[in-house]
Amino acid sequence: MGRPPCCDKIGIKKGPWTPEEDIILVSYIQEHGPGNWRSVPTNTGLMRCSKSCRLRWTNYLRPGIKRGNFTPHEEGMIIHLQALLGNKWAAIASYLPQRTDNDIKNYWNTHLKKKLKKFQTELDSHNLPLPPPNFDNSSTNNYDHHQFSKLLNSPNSSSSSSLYASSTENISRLLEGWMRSSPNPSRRNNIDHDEMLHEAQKNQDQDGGVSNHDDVVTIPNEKSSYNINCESSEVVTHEKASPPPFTYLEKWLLEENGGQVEELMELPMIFT
DNA sequence: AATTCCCACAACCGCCCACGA
DNA sequence: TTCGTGGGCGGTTGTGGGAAT
Repeated sequence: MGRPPCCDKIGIKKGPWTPEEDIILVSYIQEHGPGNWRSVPTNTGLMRCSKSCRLRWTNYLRPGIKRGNFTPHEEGMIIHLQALLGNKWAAIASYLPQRTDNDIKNYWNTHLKKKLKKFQTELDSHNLPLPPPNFDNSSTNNYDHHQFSKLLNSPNSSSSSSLYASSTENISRLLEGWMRSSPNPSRRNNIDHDEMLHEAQKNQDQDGGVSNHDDVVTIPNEKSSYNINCESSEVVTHEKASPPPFTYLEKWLLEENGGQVEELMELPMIFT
């Protein structure tokens, strides 16, 4: 009855993975594809729990993972999505396919949380409200964009640059060719974006958040994009034949930064 | 130069849900 | 229908490296 245990605890190795273990794992997945993690330790001889193998693959060895500094754009996305969705790191990561949920979670906990706290203090001292996560032009009449931008541009950015040059990246690079022919490696979970956003919107309304009466939230997906009418809760799905319209977040970020895409890329860290 | 402190991040832990026997 | 497992996810911890003293 049932299945045998995923892994017995005796003899299971813990701690950092060695390059040798990485190579064994990658070679195995290259041959058999990701999945059926229970069989991985058995078939590879790795003294690791199946969960550990899966985690190692999804967080570090999987090709297409971008490492190192988060761009201001990514930062903005994370901050906004966190405000919208809460600590749903997997959901947030689905909007940043090159980043893992673990990466985003760590970045949030080590950088953004502090920045937000510091920034809130700054705002308090200037008697400025935090911009609502889903604000638009019509809802921010009392919001001083100019003063806010000045705060954002304070030149004491302390964002750390973590250079990742371990063997795992090299292994991932080796696999890139293979993954190009594989179906959708970066999307490891099926996030129901429209349901998620509906829920988030509902929660914000309940919390007395700013509503977007005329707003249509555009949620990008792999093959289609969703337009969500926040007022009617109507969801319209579009096939992605042409480049998608600006997402709500992009719109928000562009508005915040004077609508200049180029400037966006050179944006100072939002919360310093 | 040695020691302590702090920070960033990789990895583990525990819970939950879906699914199969 | 029940129970056990696999896999997913969020929270937390351990550890190594750099900064500060």
